[in-house]
Amino acid sequence: MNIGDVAARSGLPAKTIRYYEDIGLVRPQRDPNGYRAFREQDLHKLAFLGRARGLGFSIEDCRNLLHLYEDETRTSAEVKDIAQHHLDEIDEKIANLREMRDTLSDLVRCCAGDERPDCPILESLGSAPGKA
Amino acid sequence: MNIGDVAARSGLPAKTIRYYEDIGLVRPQRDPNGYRAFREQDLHKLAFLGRARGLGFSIEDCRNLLHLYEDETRTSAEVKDIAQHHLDEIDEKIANLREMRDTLSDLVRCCAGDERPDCPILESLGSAPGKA
DNA sequence: ATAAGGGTTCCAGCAACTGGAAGGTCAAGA
DNA sequence: TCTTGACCTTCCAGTTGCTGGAACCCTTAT
Repeated sequence: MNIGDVAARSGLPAKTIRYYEDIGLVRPQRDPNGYRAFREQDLHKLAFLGRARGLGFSIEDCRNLLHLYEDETRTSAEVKDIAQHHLDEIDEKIANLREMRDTLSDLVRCCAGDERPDCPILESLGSAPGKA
Repeated sequence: MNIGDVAARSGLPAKTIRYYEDIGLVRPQRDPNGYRAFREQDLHKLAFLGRARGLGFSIEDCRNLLHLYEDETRTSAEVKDIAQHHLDEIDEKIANLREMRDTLSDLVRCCAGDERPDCPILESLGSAPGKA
């Protein structure tokens, strides 16, 4: 399989696949003409990576998860640990975003959005964090 | 005011303030010795930027908001537009993260997290996206 | 005189790609 | 046979918003 096929079948852009090879996540063989030659297992790995990235795991997490995936002697505790950690981070991000959104939507709601210059959004940004 | 004072009073790291000057968000004067000399209005601008960044606005949004802040002929509609746009993006991010979290927390919940190798998390990453 | 604690510049690096340039390879059509 | 087009290759630069570090200057106190 050439990179184009793998891209189509994995859903990952060819650029990304090359990048993943660059950082050592996959090691496709090479045809005599220099083209990358992917086997089914490479494709499988890439699909794994695509799904892990889709869940927001960092590349380093992905690398570790992949190692565990291929390590018969892994323990599910190791995997769960990574996942739980990531889950906590996601929760934190959500909490942050929610706070931003709450503040921001208040401001947006209070702003007339007309042709006049008065604007509670700018007023809020312009002065001390008076909560509202 | 030297940069250290402004950092303390604005809550922004000195590095960040230099960076903001670099990209043209503030233009402090200079003392004869080369030190940046901030006036109250520079501090005010930086505090504005800090708050806008704290609400997640991009640097470019911040730049535009700052222009509007200083433009007496602005309309609140322009401001609201930027803010609403940003709000939409935040909502989208939250939705994405929530979906990740839901999937991930299901997987984490199903994983024994013990010394055995069987792991629903890896199984899920390893095969087609069978929803659960 | 010197040491501490400011300040300055510039360069590199982070994450995770993405875009583009310059060029090699291959299969098919005129 | 030549050429066209769609592939593929590498390498370099840019993205976002800083952050760390090196190497150096300025000021004040001891």
